[in-house]
Amino acid sequence: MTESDQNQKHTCGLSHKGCVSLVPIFNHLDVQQMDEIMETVQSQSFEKGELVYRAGDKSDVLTIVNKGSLRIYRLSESGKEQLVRVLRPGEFTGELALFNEKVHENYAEAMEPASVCQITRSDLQTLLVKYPSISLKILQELSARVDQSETQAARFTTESTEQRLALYLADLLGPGSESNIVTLPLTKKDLASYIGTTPETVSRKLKELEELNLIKRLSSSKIKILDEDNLIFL
Amino acid sequence: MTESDQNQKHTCGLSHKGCVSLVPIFNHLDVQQMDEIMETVQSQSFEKGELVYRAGDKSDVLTIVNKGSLRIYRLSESGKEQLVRVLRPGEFTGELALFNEKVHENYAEAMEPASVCQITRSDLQTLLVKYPSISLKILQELSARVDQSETQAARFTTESTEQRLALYLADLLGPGSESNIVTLPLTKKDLASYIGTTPETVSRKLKELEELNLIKRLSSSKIKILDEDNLIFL
DNA sequence: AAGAAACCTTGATTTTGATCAAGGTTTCAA
DNA sequence: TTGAAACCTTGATCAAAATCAAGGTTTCTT
Repeated sequence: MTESDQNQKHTCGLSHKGCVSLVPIFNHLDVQQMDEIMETVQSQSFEKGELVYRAGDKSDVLTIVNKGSLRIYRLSESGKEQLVRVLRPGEFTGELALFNEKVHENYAEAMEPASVCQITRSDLQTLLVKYPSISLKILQELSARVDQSETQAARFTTESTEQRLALYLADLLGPGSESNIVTLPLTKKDLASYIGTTPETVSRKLKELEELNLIKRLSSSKIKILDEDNLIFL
Repeated sequence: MTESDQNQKHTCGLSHKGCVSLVPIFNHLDVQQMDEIMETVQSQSFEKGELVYRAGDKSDVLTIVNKGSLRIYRLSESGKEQLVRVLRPGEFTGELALFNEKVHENYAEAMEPASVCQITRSDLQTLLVKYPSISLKILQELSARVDQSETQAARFTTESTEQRLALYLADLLGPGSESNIVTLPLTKKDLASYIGTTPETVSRKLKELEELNLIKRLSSSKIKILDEDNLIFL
């Protein structure tokens, strides 16, 4: 959690457009409509380690990642950090605060220099009424997220650490797997947090998977999947 | 998983109305609008143990609980059962399949005699366009669910089993706690599954909490919370 | 009301993965 | 470019909770 903590608001006029035309929730609209939305969108940049928001902030904006990526994490009741997900360009956050008038439960931190677009609650609500198809897109996104989060939760309780790690690698590979080489998008520490274990255990389990000839570590962040079927099965 | 497996479709005309006027996603509309929705809604009843749907079913209906309750669970990659949540009257399920043209990932089983209302994808989409406020309600519900699921997932990785049990009891009590007696809505087996442990451990941990004078077991399903603050803290 | 089935509890044992510790490596900033 | 900080790996130990086992209880069915 390196953070220099002052949210520098660089309102850089140019990237609004990219933002709107980039994201799935808007880019199905026609050009004029996107232009209209551009008007209401605020852009903001963050350095690596800066917080976009923190738990307890009350929020009335939807934040859409334009460039870079955000680490969404929470601190548990007992103070430990848990990586919830990583947001990449086109993905958004802030929906809870936005639709429920609540405060953020999560922290959002730039993992690298990042720019985001923000749209206020009232502007968004106007848009949702005017263009109901936006609602459908957001519903699609949120329902997918519910599913993803429930899948993850189910794995915590039903799979061993080794299986969770293996499934994570398999997920990275994805269904449209040309090459069978995956690049870890997280540090081992964050990966450990995401799959609910410690860095030490990740290190050991990767070694085990390698000894079982299921994977081959190419570099610190590149892993070749040798046997996807048995990796999933374990 | 006791299941007699034939979904008996009792289309019982009377309860449609209750269903529509009961649920948060519709009951903010005015009477005529609810009447219109009633037209499109199908009612269906299930005996205890019957499945409303199963993983792999492709779904094009949103299912809203009218009476009784549904156990939503999934089978993990390795075949173990995980209780995801319990749906009570007014709550709905099926959103993933509905908005994403995917198959169900979960099983939905009646925990007791239950009746549900179902609305098809196309009817719902018509309604969403006609009455955008319904979208807002569903967005509200889904975003709350994302949050809930992420909270639950974070607890699995950051809290001990004892803490998760304690937090579960505290959640049951809720903020508007008149009495400090909670009634477990689940069997110990399902409770164990929900909080990610075994029935044996639930049994032992409840005993421990009692020995710490944090709770008092009144009957098999009634528990008096003696010290909520320390229960949450642990 | 009897029997079966599922559920719950308690005990003994085992396993998994966390924690503690220390050395090695990469990354970053001055 | 050199030091500091963060990160990663491996080893040794320990603790939490799963598993195995068996008896007791409740619940459902007939």
